[in-house]
Amino acid sequence: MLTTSNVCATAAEGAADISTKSPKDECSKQCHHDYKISCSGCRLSSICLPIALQAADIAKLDAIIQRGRPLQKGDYIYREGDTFSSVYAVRSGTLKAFSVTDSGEEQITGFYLPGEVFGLDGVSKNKHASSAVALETAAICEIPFDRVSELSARLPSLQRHFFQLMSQEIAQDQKMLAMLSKNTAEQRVAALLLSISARNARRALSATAFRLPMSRTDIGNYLGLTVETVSRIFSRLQKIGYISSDNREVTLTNPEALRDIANGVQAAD
Amino acid sequence: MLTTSNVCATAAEGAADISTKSPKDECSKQCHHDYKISCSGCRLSSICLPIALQAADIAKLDAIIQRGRPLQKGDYIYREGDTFSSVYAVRSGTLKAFSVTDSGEEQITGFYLPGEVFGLDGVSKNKHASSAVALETAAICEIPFDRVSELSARLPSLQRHFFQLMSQEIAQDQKMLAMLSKNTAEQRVAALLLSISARNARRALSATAFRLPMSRTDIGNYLGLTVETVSRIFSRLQKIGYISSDNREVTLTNPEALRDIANGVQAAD
DNA sequence: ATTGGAGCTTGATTTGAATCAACTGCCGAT
DNA sequence: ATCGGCAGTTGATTCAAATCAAGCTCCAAT
Repeated sequence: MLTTSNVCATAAEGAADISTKSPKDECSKQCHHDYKISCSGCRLSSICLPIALQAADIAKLDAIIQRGRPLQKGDYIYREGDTFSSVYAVRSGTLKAFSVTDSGEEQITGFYLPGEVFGLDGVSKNKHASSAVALETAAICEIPFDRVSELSARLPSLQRHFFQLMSQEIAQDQKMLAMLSKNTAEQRVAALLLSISARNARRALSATAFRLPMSRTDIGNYLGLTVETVSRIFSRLQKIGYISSDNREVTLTNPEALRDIANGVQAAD
Repeated sequence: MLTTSNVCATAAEGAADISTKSPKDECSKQCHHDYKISCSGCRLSSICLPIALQAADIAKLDAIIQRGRPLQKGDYIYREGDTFSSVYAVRSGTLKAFSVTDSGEEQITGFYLPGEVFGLDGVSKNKHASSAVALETAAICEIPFDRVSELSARLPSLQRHFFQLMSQEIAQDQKMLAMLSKNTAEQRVAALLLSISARNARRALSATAFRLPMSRTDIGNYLGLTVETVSRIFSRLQKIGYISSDNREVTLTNPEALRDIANGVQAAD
């Protein structure tokens, strides 16, 4: 469970930004002065840190992690081919990772939400295999990989955690492979909506009403579909009453049915 | 470069099994009595071990690795959901890993050739996320993960190697994602042929003539295509003279052109 | 020797999503 | 205030691959 011991986090969560319907830049307005908050005070630590880590060990990790200033929409964290030196954790906002195929098209390989770790694909060749950009105002923690490697050798639970993070990414990508190779456009869109819903829930945000951080184009690219198809499916899902969507604001009015669609139990009309 | 210091390996490579056109069960007939060969004597070590490891350290790793008896075609190494305890390296033969989708269909997530390591997707949940079966007679090395984790803490280059193996798998899966989402059936098949070719070359086998270890059905499943489509593409590539194929025996008669197809520079007819 | 089946191929037809095209709303720059 | 353009929607048409169907070949079991 998540204990919101941090004042700033609680404020951002509760009062939020009244100008938008769903929480967007968590901890931005009220506390961007506070972006250097430590791991032990971060309410996302339960997602991005190993649970087993002792307070003293967290302090060691804390000393390694670099917290940068907030990123603007469109800012690159790294580019494909850049020398790899760090992995990153999302503190607020959303990022996308993508690579450019031989034929020059962009292929999005993942969206990263607060608490999630990205950049792990760069370890193998010591070069980033993809680029990462902020989809909106965002803040990240930079984790120099050499330093965590060192520290990992002394902290088994940290080593384990990084093995797990990587393995998780593998398992996730393989699920995605199955989706791209077997599922219809409708199943893919439904699955993405549910994935974002679940990841929001993990951060104690609404699982049924949220603002999509990415464009239809990005969704299509990620799911191997064209914008038009994505748009049509949003319309269709709305028409049959499974979702209600106004641009990027989405409400899952019938998550169960959506789940059925994602699993191929049912098709929309 | 690869130094064939091992008598057995050299024999298997040179004389081979005269009953088949291309090398199949490397090191099987002549030396299956020898399947307990150590890492230091294994000619695949340059692929599956970190180069930087000292002789003394290799011995330590050697002591951990368990070498089982040869597997028969169809034998499972582990099943989806099994408790995870080890990762595996392929010694000879080929394996496929696959998971079953929510709708009950099999999705192949990878083929593993000699020297390659598989089973890494099980680390995150401590359960295997996929099943692994032998596609032909095969031998594998079992690497108990807890033990290498421990050893990794003391041998930085070993830790690094495992981080790299995992990262490599991530990068690979992401390339596959891009392929499934952007490439035509023709490009996918061409890419698979080239991938197998390259992996053969790495083991000092022919890059242009080889026996495919998997069925057309498996190829289709892996590439997100039907058998019929795969078959048609093999026929087409043969007709235009880029490959010559007799069932699973394949010769890449024009690898350059195949590369062009895979990269979308050219299409077959 | 015959049967049966798995693996593969080829052809005809269908179909889901891509492509092409047109239009709207909206925001930011001039 | 107007223009330009990006993001999104909707409709008409096309197309690549799936599906359906019918063969074949090879091997293993009877």
